Amino acid sequence: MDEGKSTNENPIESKPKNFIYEIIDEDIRTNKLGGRVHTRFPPEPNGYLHIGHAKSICLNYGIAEHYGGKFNLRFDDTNPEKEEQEYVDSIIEDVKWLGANFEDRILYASDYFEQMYNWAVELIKKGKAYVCDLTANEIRATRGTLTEPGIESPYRNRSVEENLNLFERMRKGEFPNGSKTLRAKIDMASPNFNMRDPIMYRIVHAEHHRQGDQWCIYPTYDWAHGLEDSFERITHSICTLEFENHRPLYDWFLDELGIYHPQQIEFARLNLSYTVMSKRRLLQLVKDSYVDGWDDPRMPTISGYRRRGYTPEAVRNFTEIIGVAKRDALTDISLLEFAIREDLNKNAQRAMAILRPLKVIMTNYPDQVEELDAVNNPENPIAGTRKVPFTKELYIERTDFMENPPKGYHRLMPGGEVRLRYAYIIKCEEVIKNSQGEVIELRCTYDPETKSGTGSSKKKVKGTIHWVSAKHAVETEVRLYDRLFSSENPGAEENWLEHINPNSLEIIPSALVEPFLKNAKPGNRFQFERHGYFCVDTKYTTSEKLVFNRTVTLKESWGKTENQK
RNA sequence: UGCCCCGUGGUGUAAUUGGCAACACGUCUGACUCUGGAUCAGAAGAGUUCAGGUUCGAGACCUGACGGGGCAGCCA
Repeated sequence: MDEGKSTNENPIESKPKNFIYEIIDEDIRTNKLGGRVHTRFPPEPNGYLHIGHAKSICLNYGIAEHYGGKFNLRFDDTNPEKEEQEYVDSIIEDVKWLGANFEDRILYASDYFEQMYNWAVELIKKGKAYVCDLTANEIRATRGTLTEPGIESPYRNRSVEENLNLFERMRKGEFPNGSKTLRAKIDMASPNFNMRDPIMYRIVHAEHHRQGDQWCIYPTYDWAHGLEDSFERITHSICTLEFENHRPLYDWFLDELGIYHPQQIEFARLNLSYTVMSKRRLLQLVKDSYVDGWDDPRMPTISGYRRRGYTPEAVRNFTEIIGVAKRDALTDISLLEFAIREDLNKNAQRAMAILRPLKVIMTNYPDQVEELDAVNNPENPIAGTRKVPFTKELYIERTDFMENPPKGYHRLMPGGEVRLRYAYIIKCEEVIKNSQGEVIELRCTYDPETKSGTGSSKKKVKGTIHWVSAKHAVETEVRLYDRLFSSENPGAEENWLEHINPNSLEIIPSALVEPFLKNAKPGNRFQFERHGYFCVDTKYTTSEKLVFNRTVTLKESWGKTENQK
């Protein structure tokens, strides 16, 4: 991942990027963890990764890279009922795409099950864990409330021998789901709920996506997570705020076991305006078909953004821009849009595309095809130029003509002039309407003295519009995306699903694009001039028809000022 | 109601660890422009939730209030 301009060569001398870097700087200075830095990204394979995960990945990998340390990808696969191989595969793909380098370290918590089991036995032997026969309801009922302590389980004081025996039989599969748990013996009166004899193992007779039916007891997250980090000798276990209250429990386990102790640091998860960011909700959008899969371009998933045309560079840069802190915040989507525009402006090939065509006939133009030169990317001269065919019959954008334009409109109008990009200045001489009174065609004249690039034009016009030659244009499908939700913070609404934006997808079945685009390949990105950035869809594009996804619009200042008038 | 965390322009983050608020996005001007884009120049916008306290000096430290978030899954 490229390190931005803000960071110096010497990691220890450079100014810390955020409070986590400060902590690590200090740890290195005091040699607290042997001066090592080893981070990890520990997703549960129960859904696709979203932009919030990207923040975590970039943070963790960025730290490893910055300090010359290592970065692990580790699946926290401790719940067979929710996890699937499909999710594992997608996560690996997404992390790689983002550019976080875990080398050969794709690790799985489930590979440590035997070790965890042994550690649990150790705790039982120390008298620090016991098998409890209470049902889920009974456990809930005896946990206490915010102000009252819990009640100790009647099974809390079983002998070590009995616990050992029972725990072994749990593993052997002698008991049905939910009939017994292994609990840590800590403190039912602790003000911290996590310390009220938390559950370490539950009985789940389910097939695990990697372990098959090897196990019928599964470690809970609270028991497993700190052990995983310890086992991998992670130095800094970076996680989100909601695990802050769990830290004392992880510390307790590690200390009772007397094993290597990573340092946990919590940061605020990303919330993005006009979208939801919980896997539970994203899953519902997918399962109930509000969207077309996890990689629907309207989804805030990494695969969704990828399909929409975002680049890994832009996503990384976005995570850099938003920073890292401990206060929860709602990040404005405009920061993400800035990141992708900045990238694509520099790198995207330009093209002309007509989304809503209006026919224009140049009455004084000969029956010929002229090959005009067009710049591929004004931000990058090396990108060169291309030829665009120009004929007397063209299509322009419907919105680039107005019969009765408001003040300040400087595109085409009756009797008005406008420049056709890379071509000539034309004048609208006649407006043709159908029987409904709708404008269906314009008759224009062109001024041969105004050809682009010749410097021969004495005329100046306010507007330049794009166009496409009628007989050369390629018909394609274009998909315009808008925000998926109309509420700024849908997750906070009473019924979040009611705030889905009904117009989040508009399909234009036959847009007309420049001929060179017919060779575009899925994933290729372009700027359609004056519209925005688009990429060739990887899912619906066929050899017959290209489908373009709009990644993001161009900034538009005309509409804004218009609204203020 | 108990415990934990947090509170800086519209948004996201900074502030050399106590020296009197900076950057980015957004917004608004103006210049330039064959993309109403980009670029360039500039502007507005917070006195740091509030009240006390410590100090020559507080956004930073202390106390209390207020506000926001998290925690009562055999989810993670």
